[in-house]
Amino acid sequence: MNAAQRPATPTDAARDTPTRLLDAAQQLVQARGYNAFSYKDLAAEIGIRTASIHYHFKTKADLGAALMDRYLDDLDDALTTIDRAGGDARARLAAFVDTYRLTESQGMLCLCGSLAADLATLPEPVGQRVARFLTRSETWVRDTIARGAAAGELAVDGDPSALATTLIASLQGGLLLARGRAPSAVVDVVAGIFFDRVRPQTPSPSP
Amino acid sequence: MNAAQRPATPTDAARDTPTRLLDAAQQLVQARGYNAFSYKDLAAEIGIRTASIHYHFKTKADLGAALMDRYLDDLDDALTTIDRAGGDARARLAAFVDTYRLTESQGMLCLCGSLAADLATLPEPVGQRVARFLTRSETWVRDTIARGAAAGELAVDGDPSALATTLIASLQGGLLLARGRAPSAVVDVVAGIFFDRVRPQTPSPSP
DNA sequence: GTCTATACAGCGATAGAC
DNA sequence: GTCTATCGCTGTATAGAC
Repeated sequence: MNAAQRPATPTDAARDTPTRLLDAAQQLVQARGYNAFSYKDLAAEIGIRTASIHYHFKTKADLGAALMDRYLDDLDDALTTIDRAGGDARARLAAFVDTYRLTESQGMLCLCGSLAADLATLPEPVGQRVARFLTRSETWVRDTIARGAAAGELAVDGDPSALATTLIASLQGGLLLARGRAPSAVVDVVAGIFFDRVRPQTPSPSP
Repeated sequence: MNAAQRPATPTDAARDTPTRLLDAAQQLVQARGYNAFSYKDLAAEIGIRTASIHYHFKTKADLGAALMDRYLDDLDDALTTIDRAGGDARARLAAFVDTYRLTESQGMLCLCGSLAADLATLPEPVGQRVARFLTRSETWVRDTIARGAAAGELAVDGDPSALATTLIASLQGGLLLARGRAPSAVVDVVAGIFFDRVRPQTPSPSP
C-alpha cells in the first residue's frame, strides 16, 4: 500500500510522467503533509517545470484525488493478495500489520493518515477518499477477525469491530509517535498488544 | 490540556493579547494544522493587524514554541491535578483519557498530534517540544499503570510500557479517525479495549 | 508534452509613524 | 502596542510558443 511495496517498479526513466509525479507527490505528502509540498518541489524532483505538471493534473486538488484513488487501488490489491495467500486469520492480520512497517522505518505517515491530519483544509473529493480508505481498512480487519473466530481459527477477546478500530487507530497513531525512535519499535509494540487479544485457537484437548 | 479545559478562562476582552493570540493559534493548529494557518487568520480572529502580531511573537517559529510551552505546562497541571485528586490508578487513567473527549467532540486533533503530523516541516524548537509532550504523556501513563499494579489496585495484563505506548497511539490515532463520526465514539472504543487489560484488582477471596 | 513568461494572491517579516 | 506601507518570496494557475 505504499509506493515502495507496489509490484513491478520499473526504473525511474521507464515510468511515465504521471506515474513519476504521483510517486514523488505521495512521498512528499507522507513525509511533509499536503499543505507543505508544492508543484515546485514536484518539478524539482522529476526534472520538469511546474507549468508542465498542470498538463497532467490540472489542479492540486486533481492531483490529490488521483493520489488517493491509486492508494485505494493499492489497498484493494494488498488485501486481495493477502486473502488469496491462503493463510489463517492471524497470518492475514499479521500481513496487514506488516504493510505499516516500511512506512514506519522511513519515518513517514500513511498517506491517508497524513491527509487525515489536514482534513479540514483538503479539497472535498480528497477528503471523501480519505474517509473511504479508513472505512475499508477497518471493515477488512473487523471481518477478518470475525471470520477467524467463526472458523474456529481465532480466540477473540473482545468485539471484532472495536478491536479493528483500535488496531487502525493505534497503527496510525503509532506512525505519529514513531519518528525519532528505533525503526519498527512502535508498530511492533501496538501489534503485540493487539495479537494478545486475537490468539490462535488452541484445539480443545480431546476428552 | 486544551484551551477549553484550562482553568479560569476570563472573557475574551479580559485576556491579554498574547493569550488571545495563543488561544486562537492553538484552535487553528488543532483544526487545520501548522502549515494551514497564517498570521492573517490570527489577525482576523482577534481583530488586530498582522504586523502587530510580530510585536508579541517575533516569528511564527516563536509562536509555535510558545504554543507548545503552554501546552506542556497545561499537561503538567492536568497530570498534577489528577494525581492530587487521590483516586486509584484506574480512576487516574480514566481522567487522563477524558482529556481527549472534548477534543474529539470538536473534530480536532491534539495540538501535539497535529504538530507531529507536520513534524518534518516544523522549526526545530517546536519539534523538540512535541517529542517532549509525547514522552511525558507516555511516561506518566506507564508509571501510573506500574504503580497501580505494585499497589495491588490494578490487575495488569501486559507490559506497562507497551500498554502506555499503545494507549497514547490509539488515542492520537483515534482523533485522526474520529472526524465525521459520532462524538466520543472512537475515544470510548479504544479506551474500552485498554481498560479491559487494566482491570480493578479483585480482592482474593479469603481461604 | 514541455517550455518561457507572466498573472495574481498569499505568505512571513520589517520600517517607521502615531 | 497598534497602525500603514511595503519588501521579497513562494504559491497555484494560465497563455501561448515550440
